[in-house]
Amino acid sequence: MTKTAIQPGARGTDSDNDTQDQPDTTKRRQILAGARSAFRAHGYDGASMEMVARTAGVSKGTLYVYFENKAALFRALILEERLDQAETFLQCDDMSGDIRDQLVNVAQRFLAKMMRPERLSTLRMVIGATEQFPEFGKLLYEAGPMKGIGRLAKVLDRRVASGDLTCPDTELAASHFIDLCGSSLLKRAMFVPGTEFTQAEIDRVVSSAVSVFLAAYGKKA
Amino acid sequence: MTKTAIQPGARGTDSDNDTQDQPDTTKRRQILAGARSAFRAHGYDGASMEMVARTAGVSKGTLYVYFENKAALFRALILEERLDQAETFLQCDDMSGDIRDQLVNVAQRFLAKMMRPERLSTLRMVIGATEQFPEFGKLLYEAGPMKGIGRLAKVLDRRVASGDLTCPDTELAASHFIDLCGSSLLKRAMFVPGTEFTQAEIDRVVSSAVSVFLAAYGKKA
Amino acid sequence: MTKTAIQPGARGTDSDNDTQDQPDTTKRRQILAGARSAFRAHGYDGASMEMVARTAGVSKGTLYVYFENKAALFRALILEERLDQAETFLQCDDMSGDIRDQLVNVAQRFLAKMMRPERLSTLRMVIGATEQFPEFGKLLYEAGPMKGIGRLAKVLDRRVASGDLTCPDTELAASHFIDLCGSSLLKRAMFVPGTEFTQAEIDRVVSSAVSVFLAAYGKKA
Amino acid sequence: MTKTAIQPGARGTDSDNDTQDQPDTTKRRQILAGARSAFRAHGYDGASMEMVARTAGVSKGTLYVYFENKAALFRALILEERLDQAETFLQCDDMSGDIRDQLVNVAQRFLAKMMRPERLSTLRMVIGATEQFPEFGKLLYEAGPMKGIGRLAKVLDRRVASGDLTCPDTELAASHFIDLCGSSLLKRAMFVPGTEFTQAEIDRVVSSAVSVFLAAYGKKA
DNA sequence: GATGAATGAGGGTTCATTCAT
DNA sequence: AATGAATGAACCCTCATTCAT
Repeated sequence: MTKTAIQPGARGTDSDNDTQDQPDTTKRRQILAGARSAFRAHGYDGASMEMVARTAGVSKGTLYVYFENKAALFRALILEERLDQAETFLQCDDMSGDIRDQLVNVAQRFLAKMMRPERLSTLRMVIGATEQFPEFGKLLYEAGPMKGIGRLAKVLDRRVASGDLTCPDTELAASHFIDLCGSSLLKRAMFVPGTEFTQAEIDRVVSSAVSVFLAAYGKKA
Repeated sequence: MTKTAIQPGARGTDSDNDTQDQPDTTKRRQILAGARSAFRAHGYDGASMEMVARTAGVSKGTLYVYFENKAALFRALILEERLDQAETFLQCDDMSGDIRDQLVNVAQRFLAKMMRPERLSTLRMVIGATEQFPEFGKLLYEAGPMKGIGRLAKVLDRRVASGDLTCPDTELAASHFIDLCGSSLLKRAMFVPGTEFTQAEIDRVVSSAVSVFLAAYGKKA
Repeated sequence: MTKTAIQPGARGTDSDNDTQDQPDTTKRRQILAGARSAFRAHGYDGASMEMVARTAGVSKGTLYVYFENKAALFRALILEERLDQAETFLQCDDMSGDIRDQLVNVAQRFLAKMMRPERLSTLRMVIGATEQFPEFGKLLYEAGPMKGIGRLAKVLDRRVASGDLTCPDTELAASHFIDLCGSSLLKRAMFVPGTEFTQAEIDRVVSSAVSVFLAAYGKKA
Repeated sequence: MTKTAIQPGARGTDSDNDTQDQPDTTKRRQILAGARSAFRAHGYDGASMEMVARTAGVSKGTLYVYFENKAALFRALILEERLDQAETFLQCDDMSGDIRDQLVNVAQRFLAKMMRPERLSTLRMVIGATEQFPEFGKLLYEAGPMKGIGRLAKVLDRRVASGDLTCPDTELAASHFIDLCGSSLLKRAMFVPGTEFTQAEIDRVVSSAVSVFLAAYGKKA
């Protein structure tokens, strides 16, 4: 009750850290890094605070200086992951030039990000904890897939406007594109950790995905 | 040599269940039901053996009469789920008649199964435990998606042979179809438990999925 | 309270078992044999009733048909061991002829019995349980060492009477003899299980023990 | 790599205890004291960690801060007992003056140590656990009886050199002396806890033991 | 009489958390 | 701010014992 776990070292926007000599976000980051590693590897319930502390290289007590409890630490980690997702999920800002090339480009970047073991681990971690922390799954879904779909939809909108695509619902089309890209790869990668795909396999999948997408939504010759 | 948790009352043959090879006792089923419920709700690490026992309506000690330890109980549960997956994932035995109608039919049945909360919980449970029990993720992947893709691919093969489809790689096409069906629904359902979709939404997604699929692989007029 | 664990199959003196077709002492013996093995190997607390049952080749429930509980089973075992001790500890009935030869003879037989691994295990088992079951240690002490000393004392009495020995207290002298026999062997054997002694070592110890004994108590030339 | 139960507050040097090489903390000692009491009273298997904790006046969890597990705690206790044994078992440094007086002196001190209830309990505890922890029995045997015999043998060597004794094998003679001292007392004390002997009894036993010893090994008049 | 299924108390151990330093 | 010692609740599992068959 008394304890409130006030974060040491003011944080918030980095801008006002200028005048502080050691804003000690360092330790907080360190802890989050340890937590990320531990939670990814063992899940929320499977990872112990001691593991987190050891991985982070701090004492167990220190964890509670920065985070009120295990759940709060997990939440902070999820919020970080959310930022990462929001930034990296389906970047497709500059869509111009030949549409097929551009789609292939987007797909390749998307899969490269998506298939990284850490990203997959994070997804497993969140999905595994979703029943206990429903908010976190939603958070990540909205920052990741949902945001990505939105971004791609806007791009598709422009292509529709320019006549490159014919598409009644660009949001759904965007969703189709993303799922076609991951088709035959993502499910396996999620369920079978350690699965590796060759670039050739990925190229084939990307190429097919784009072909299907364009067959459905492309300008009819 | 040591303790092996031999199933009590394990009978070699049970005259009236030809197709079933494992001699499940009533109590064993009861325990597995409790375990299913507990593990789905809290994950492998999050569920305690006492919760399982209470949910199953047996004493804690009884669990260990039927299963060597927690992991063995989980494994038994996964093996059951695998059977269920194998049976129900993408049933599409009788593909004849108009292809669009048939695809819609398959898609509807697939989504109906897939979107059931218990199925989603199971998937989350397995994905959450995959880092600790990699074999189980693989097991379910192969019994579920992989087997489903194979089944659908065979059906598509026939449609290709009959000229209804043009398709260089029916396995990949099957994968495409499945992912198109789940597009915009499944990810959200996985990440946001409790999400409900109206039949209208589902119909729209199915219709779009089939359209995209046929645009890509259907007989060119 | 209700349960009284009446031994099945009347027992008592074997004489009245003649008329019974299957006096079922068989199973009781079987259980005791299992218990002996299990308790020797792991001690009273270290051995579980399941181990006993498995070793005995009966079901756990059967143990409770013949013995009220674990302690009662242990007690029955101790009573058996007591009989064995009483019979075999320091047999020296026929002491005649050359005294040195006779003492060597007794000593050899004593050590042969004493150094057998099972006898040592039994002693460890009882000593280990003595703090919890003080009566049992006393029981075995009286049936073993104490009885042996008494037996030997009587023999020494005769030798004193015949002038072969000079001995103010034959009980103490008997005790001395026994301890001299075991000297340098028995303590080690008790503390270091698996210790093996060669016959040569034993011969030397016996010879020395007898020499010391006779130097102290023998007829002064 | 894994948990190692590093002693908290373990200090490399503690300025005011030169002779002590292990950095026992207060709490560690406290726990060991509790363990000693509990294990002595109930044996290794018979004593629970909760009993140990309660006896030591610490929480159960604290035990595991100082010792990796029950066996490690027991081992630490045995190592302590070993030190005690090594120090106190048959002290006989200054053997000079009349040999009979000296032997009586040594014998009295030996028995006084040996017959103390705690010492007897410790021996029972170790003997009871020897089948499970063979190393510990050996450890104590070597630090106690074996070392004592060695010490006494050296003293006897000097007496042989000075012509006070005639003795072909001083090690064996030392063993004889020790066993004669305990004769009629030690076995009973081991098997019957709570046995008390009067000083008169002890005096008589000691006197006899020395007499027998000198009759065998003393200078022949 | 003999069994094995079933139990709940208790065993050893880990854990999230607190607190004095 | 950072620690590590300390805790007690809870966890997984075992056990002596009971009871229906």
